[in-house]
Amino acid sequence: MAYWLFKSEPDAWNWDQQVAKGEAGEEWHGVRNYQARNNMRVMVVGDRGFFYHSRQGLEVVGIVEVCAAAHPDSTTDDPRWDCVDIRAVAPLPRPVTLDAIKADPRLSDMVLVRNSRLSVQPVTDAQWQIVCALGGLEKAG
DNA sequence: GCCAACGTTGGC
DNA sequence: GCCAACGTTGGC
Repeated sequence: MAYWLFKSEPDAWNWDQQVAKGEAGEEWHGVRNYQARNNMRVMVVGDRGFFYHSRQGLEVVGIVEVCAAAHPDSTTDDPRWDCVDIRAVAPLPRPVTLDAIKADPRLSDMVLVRNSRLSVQPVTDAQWQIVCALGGLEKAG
């Protein structure tokens, strides 16, 4: 299983809205960046991801799961853009702030730190475990 | 709200 | 295919 990180400005789409979508989940539409799209194209159902609030919040707030593989983005007719569906799995007992991530030397290679502009990013197994632990999740995943 | 970093576009 | 101009993102 692979791990990812999904960024959203909470003004536009936030964790509570994601939770409200329940088991069915919701399209992660609106991505118009090739790198982010390519990341979604290689996701498989069951992959897990962090849900991160950018601009406001600046913290990882929850765990999501990919519940549909990449398909055309319903919000555009442009065939270049695909997206997956994700559903909320669980909130982090303690949200992990960007400050905390930056302060942890083990996380210095996270894409979130290295390339803050990429909206859908890969997360390594090690990074996943560390952020889950910081967030108060005993068993990751 | 500012602006640095990054990605994309388009003229050449 | 280069690169200047432009638009967007997101931390601050």
